[in-house]
Amino acid sequence: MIDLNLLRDNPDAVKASQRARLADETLVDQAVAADAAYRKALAEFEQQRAEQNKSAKAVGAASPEQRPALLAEAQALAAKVKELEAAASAASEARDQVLWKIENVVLSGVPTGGEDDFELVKEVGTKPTFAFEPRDHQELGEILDIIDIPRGTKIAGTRFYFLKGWGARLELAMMSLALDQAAAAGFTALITPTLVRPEIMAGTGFLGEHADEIYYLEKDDLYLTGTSEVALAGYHRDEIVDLSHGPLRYAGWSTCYRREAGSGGKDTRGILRVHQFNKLEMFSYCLPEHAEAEHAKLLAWQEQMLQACELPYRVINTAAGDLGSSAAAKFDAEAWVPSQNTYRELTSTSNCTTFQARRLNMRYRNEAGKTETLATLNGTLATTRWLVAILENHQQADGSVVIPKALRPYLGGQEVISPK
RNA sequence: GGAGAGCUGUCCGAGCGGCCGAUGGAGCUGGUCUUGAAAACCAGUGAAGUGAAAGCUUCCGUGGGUUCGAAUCCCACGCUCUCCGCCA
Repeated sequence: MIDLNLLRDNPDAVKASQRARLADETLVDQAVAADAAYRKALAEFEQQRAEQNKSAKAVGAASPEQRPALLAEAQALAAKVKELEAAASAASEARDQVLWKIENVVLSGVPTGGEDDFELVKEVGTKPTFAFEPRDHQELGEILDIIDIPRGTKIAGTRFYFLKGWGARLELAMMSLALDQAAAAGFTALITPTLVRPEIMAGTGFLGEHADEIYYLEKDDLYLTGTSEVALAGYHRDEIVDLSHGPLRYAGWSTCYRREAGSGGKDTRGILRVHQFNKLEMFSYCLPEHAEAEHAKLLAWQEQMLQACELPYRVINTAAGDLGSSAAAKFDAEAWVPSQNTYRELTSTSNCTTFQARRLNMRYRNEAGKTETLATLNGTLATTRWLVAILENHQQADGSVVIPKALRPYLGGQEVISPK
């Protein structure tokens, strides 16, 4: 949810943001009007309620003789207040409905436009050159017997797979490396629930834009999360947290579930786009004024991890139209995928400023002791998809794959995965 | 799945339908005392909305209801604990 004060004081700024996102600009005027209507209704209700409270007190204090007359008056007031209360709550709901549709106000520096209007921030590393025709990760997975897709689909359908042998160990090694790196940077490790209640899913904003993407267990009224961000954002819901010793940083590991509705036919080969994968996600709670600096740090940690895996990558500054509704700015790191001769997203880091925290009612106490809404940020540190880039970039002519040095300690010193 | 007990502020804990945003204690903050500390004593110490402000309104797990008036009575749900059952 956007800042109400900003909406009241500077609706034009909100409009400009909606425009940059290619989103509905008229929502802003609707919200301003709904807000004014709500405040009017609230004032009327509260004024009458004050009357009623006085009247009810008078009834209590009245002598038996006075009581009947006062009671009649109080009853009339009660009926009126009930109406006004209903009106005020309807106005509040109407306001919220519009308000919740308005997306986070984009930061300056975010490129305007859609998916293709990103700004290239940097390219890092050297793309590998092969003296042979490079194989794609699915083929490598088969040759090395580390990714078993036929059996995955046999037991669960398309977009499911087994990681096997060194493949399974490679993923765990990568997660361990990422977790160690995160811990060294001051993150607290969390293994999170992957089933959450509706209000958490809604609060984190995923029921809106991603509703079709989400698995839902009707019998239990629970949602399977597509990222541990949901649990990490919900972790401090309704809390006033202490940020006086710096940001709260969590590294959440979880399995992620995505229906991938609407992406039929896209990325059908291999494990680039699957229904179930694992992810280590960084999540920060910090002061609003530190959010942009924290965002840069998250990106730096992601780059550190990409470099540890010896992957060539580029960083892009996502355009406003391609931002999630909670994000005010987003950087993606994309690794080079030789078989596709292009970069593919491996990480994403979003600065949600106070937008997400306002929805989830998460605050901190400032130096004066007043509560204020905090800022939240998130960023990927490792996912199953990274295996695609690791396998393809480090492959050799015979189909073997050289394991990045940083991962070897987690694999008993193994240096190469070779075909059987 | 069944039976029972409970849910009140940072924590513990009291609370008769009106005098309860809420007694008491701990903690925390400030002060007195002290060379300093501890102890003792004194004072302060929830949040949200609205309003220029005074103020007003709301919040006792959540949502409904009864009532002129609900922390208190009724209903539903959530959660915690105990016992029984079941269990990859």
